[in-house]
Amino acid sequence: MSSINKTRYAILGVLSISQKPGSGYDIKKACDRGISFFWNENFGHIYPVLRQMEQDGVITKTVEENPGRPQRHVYSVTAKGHDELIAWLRRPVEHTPQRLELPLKLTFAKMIPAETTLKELERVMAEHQKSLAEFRQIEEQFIADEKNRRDQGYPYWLSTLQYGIYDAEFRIKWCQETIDRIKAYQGDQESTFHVKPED
Amino acid sequence: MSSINKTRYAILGVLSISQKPGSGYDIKKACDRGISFFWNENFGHIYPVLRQMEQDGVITKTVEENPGRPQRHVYSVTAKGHDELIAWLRRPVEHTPQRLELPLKLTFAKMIPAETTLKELERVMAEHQKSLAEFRQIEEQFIADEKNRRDQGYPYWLSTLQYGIYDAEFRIKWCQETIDRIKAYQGDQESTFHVKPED
DNA sequence: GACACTATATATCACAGTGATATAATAACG
DNA sequence: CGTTATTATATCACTGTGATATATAGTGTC
Repeated sequence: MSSINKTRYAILGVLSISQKPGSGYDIKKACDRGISFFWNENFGHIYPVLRQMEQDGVITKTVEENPGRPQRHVYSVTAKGHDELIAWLRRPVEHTPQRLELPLKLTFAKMIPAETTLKELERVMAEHQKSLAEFRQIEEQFIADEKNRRDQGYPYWLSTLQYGIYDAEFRIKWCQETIDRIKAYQGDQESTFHVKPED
Repeated sequence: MSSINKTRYAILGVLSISQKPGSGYDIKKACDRGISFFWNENFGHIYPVLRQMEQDGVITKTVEENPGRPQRHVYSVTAKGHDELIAWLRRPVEHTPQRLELPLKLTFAKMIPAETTLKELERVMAEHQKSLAEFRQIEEQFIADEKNRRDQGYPYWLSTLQYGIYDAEFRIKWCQETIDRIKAYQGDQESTFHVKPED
């Protein structure tokens, strides 16, 4: 096996927590709006997995007519599906191999001018700063809503938001320190090779 | 297209930076030993990609006999391959979709007992503490070696190590705060529903 | 009004990447 | 003396990504 199918559990979770049946399209929307900063799904996987899940009896399908639009294939979680979700939630998280392109590029960065790398780090840092501002705003709105504060999921959801915030913060700090380190090293190299005429 | 083939550039980078030809096995070893905390490769992808790269003329193959063992297919980077690597290094990093299982589970965690989630968070935190200790030791050894300090890659490599350290640190902090938040919320709930007999 | 873009909705395809397994010899460990 | 690790390539089933196809309705804008 390559690894277990996580899309399956994401679908079961999204359908369960919304407490109502939904289509593949609905599931994608829910992921994009609610959890996209740490979890992403796409149609290319959702649709085939939904078909497999129906075959396995973890969800059931009903078809809704949708005048002038494609039919809606609306899925509900079965008792078997609920059990499968709970069993997955109780299992330890699996280790997933990382592939971070920026550190990989830094590993080979001495092959290109430092200026190119510095510009890229500035760009990435600005992106993280933008996300950080968004996360903080989302968190503020989330805390302000009493409906959220009364939900049993409140401390868990707050932590997922906090994860995004800490992640962005550490990356910003790292980008800045990396920029400073590269510049400092450039300075060092210069002073080694070009001895300035001193007065 | 799904996304560009990163394995291709990892291979070009590893072969280029070692300044000598290498086999698929050598490339895997180099990845595992040097960059595995932010980049992972596996044979299932390396071997077919090497074949494709040879066809594209970015690497060339020579076969070494290896008595009592399979032949070694040893690859060297061509001028075309070098150009391709430099061109990739100069391009901005691509956004890659995240899939973090722990925050996903927290999103649905109200469906299982808090105790289960707390234990899992303790386990994950301990893992990160272990990695952090390792990263710090690797960094120390790296800085201590004068050969590293003299290399043009020094500031870049130091930053990749620092990335691992900051990443582990923020996750540990986040785990602890999440544990505390869940416990605090449990306390709140109890005091709401079970009014203790007061003296 | 023409044109572009967004939303609704499902489906498929090529490709990227993972992890298990097959094969097969040597070397080291206890 | 058996087990495990190392060297070395290769393949397979599967997971997951992003582009594209198809088709209609609404919304904004020049």
